[in-house]
Amino acid sequence: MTKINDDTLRTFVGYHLKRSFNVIQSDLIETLRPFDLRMLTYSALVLIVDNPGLNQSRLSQIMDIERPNLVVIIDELEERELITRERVPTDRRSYALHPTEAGRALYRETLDAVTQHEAKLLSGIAPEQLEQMIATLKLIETAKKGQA
Amino acid sequence: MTKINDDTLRTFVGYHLKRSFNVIQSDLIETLRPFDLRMLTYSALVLIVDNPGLNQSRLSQIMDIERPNLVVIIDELEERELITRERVPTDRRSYALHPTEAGRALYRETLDAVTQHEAKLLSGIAPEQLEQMIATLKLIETAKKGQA
DNA sequence: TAATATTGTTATGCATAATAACATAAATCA
DNA sequence: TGATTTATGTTATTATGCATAACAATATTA
Repeated sequence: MTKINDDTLRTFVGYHLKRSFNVIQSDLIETLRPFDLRMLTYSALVLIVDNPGLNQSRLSQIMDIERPNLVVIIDELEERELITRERVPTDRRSYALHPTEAGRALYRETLDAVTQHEAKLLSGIAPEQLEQMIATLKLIETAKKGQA
Repeated sequence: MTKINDDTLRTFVGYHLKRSFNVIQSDLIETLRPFDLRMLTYSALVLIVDNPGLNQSRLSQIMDIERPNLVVIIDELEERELITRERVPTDRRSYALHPTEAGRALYRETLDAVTQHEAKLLSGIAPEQLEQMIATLKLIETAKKGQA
């Protein structure tokens, strides 16, 4: 039962990020399970409700995934009749994505659940401390571009 | 070219964590590519060098992965002669994992490379700010246990 | 008009992660 | 002690996330 030494890995910011993200991710997966949504289908649904009419190309960009990987996600949401694909008259290559009424209803339900679960998970941490962390995370998010 | 609204997702700490982790992860993958190491094989190598003699069960625990998933990682490190599996006389079920000299050499090389790459990526952020973030990340890491 | 770029798609592969089932060995308990 | 339970490492299988190549249809541009 000797304690394992991970001091070396602890010198990396990425290690801390990964370990803490795993905790939140596990919680989120459990939260979404009753709604039969995965992280990516959930993210896609939220973004489509909040940005009705956007196309898959734009959506893959904001979601930071490759277009091919988005296809199956959209397929699934469409098959469950949570969203629709509509041909755009001005550019017949692309589809405009719109939520259905069922999609908007599921959005509201899940948003409540996810918000409450995360709030509960993080209830032991001061809001200001979380805000400060988010500010730093945003810097990291844009570090690649900002860097030499 | 209308800007996409992700304000809803931005209300979640997990969303920020994921996006910033993606940036660090991409950088790490590129850093490790010349050494023909993946994130998990790298983490395992570091932990074995720092904790020589530990077994796979303990290693899978600290790495937060299931034992079956660790087997292939250890297989790969052993096949590349970076570590050895040695039967433990006092418990013949388990293997004691030890780094080889080649393993320790690769450890030193990669540690340098990874450290420098991360430092460069995060060079625009104040060290105290990163330290503060890490403190918060540690709280999140243990939130599951700490929570009601 | 001809060459080039974009959008969505299919096919494919790699990496990460979870579960069930099992052989071997150790620990427990009754 | 013998029977039951537990722990370790393994195989097989599956789901998920993420990347690239190649393509048809359509738009853009040179």
